[in-house]
Amino acid sequence: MRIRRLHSWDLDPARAIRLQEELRTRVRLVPPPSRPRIVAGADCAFTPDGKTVVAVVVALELPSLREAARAEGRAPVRFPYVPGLLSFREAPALLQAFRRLPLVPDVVLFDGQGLAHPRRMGLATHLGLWLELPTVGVAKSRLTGRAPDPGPLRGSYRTLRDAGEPLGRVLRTRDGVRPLYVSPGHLCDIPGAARLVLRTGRGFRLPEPTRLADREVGRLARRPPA
DNA sequence: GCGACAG
DNA sequence: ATCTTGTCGC
Repeated sequence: MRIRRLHSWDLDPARAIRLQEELRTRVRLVPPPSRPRIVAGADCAFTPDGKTVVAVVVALELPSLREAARAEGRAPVRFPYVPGLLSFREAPALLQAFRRLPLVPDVVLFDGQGLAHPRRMGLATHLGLWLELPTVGVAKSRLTGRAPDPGPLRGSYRTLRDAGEPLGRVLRTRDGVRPLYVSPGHLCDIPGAARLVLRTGRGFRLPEPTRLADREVGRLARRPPA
């Protein structure tokens, strides 16, 4: 798919924070498509030497959840891991994978936060602006905000908030398993984000698009380039 | 100054 | 993210 360049990724942490504060004004929290045809999932991993970021995007068809396409991207690591600035470390590789993807998804799920971020600009939100597509943040642990524990069954959830402001949901995607931190990225809202995650799940903790991307990127990172 | 801290 | 064996549970 074609992607419009929004800005440079060659920044230092201080400038990255200023950019996030500037970009947050462009985010739109609106209901995502109710009947998406193609839902993609993206994730990253690092090569054993820690010098390269490998990204994989897997696009699935709904409601069958059958694979429609997948693509890989690589980029040198040129930004440190700083909580709150994850997109500056992983986006270059992710964007290359999307440029190589032979179709345009209706929605994209990312491994990380969306709105549930200190400046409301998590990885899913930032990439949503670049892709100009509805995106959802699906994180395995908390970055910002608090919420009571959700019930023990799949589907139960509690609103994640920061000083009263709703940021997303702590959602149980499998009975008795640690919940996921789901928040809207761009062109999405809180109920829509949670609904998309539940609709693309198959009984595993992670929704299928993200789970398949995660599994594939893990193997690729430990094997020569394609 | 002391914790907290996506991947 | 990544380093790492066995082990508890269904």
